[in-house]
Amino acid sequence: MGEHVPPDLLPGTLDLLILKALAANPQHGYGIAQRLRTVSDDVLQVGESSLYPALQRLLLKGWVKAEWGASENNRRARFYTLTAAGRKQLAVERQEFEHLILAIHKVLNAT
Amino acid sequence: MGEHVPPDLLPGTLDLLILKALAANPQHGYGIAQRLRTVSDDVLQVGESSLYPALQRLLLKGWVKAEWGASENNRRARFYTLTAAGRKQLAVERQEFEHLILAIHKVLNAT
DNA sequence: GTTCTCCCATCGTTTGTCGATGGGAGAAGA
DNA sequence: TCTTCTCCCATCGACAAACGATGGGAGAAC
Repeated sequence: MGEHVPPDLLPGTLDLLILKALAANPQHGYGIAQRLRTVSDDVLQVGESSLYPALQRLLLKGWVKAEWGASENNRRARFYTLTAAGRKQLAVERQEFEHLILAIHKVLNAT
Repeated sequence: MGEHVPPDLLPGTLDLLILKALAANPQHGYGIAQRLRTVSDDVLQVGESSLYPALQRLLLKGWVKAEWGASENNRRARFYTLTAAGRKQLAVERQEFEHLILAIHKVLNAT
């Protein structure tokens, strides 16, 4: 009955994670996924079918911009860069995230 | 365009919050919502249209059971109680949650 | 020259949250 | 008494996000 599948991701945090992954330097989609995975020690597993729609959202909102280029391996790749608005948004979402986490912890640690 | 609406809740955490709210003592739906709200200092605002479907889920999974009774104010109310399986599930979800939060923080604090 | 890894992307499904809505029933105030 | 308020139940339809499956192009490696 209770086939319990540990989640690959906390829903609602993907945009934040992507924005943060791009904060240091521009990257292509595949690179973002890998970075999130390695930095989180294999905990956060972002599938491509979650990643690309998310990138579209961010593009639409103007938080990232994209340009075609060549990856380190000389392959055709689309590089995403954080815009100024994106940088601001990153700060906002980070703040909101911590705010919620704090609230959740208050519940979890209540007697 | 970018109407940013701060979330009332971190999606995917509601079940955990409810289980925890019931851990101390059985409660009716309205009471759960209030408790979450007050304990979180008004940050977590659980609407009834999120709460009741969630309670149905938990019932179906056998993590809570429900019985009709009377509230403190002498009103007809449905009291939800954590089952043994529910208690176990609470521990599991809590663990998974912290695991994910740790991973997210690794990303957020990466250079 | 076949296979592998890199890198793109979409479609359809499922799940979760939320706004709106509706109602019953005791309590409180007019 | 009558109305309004608070408590407490619940559902429906809309919407958004995440995911599994799928498909493909193009260098690199074997």
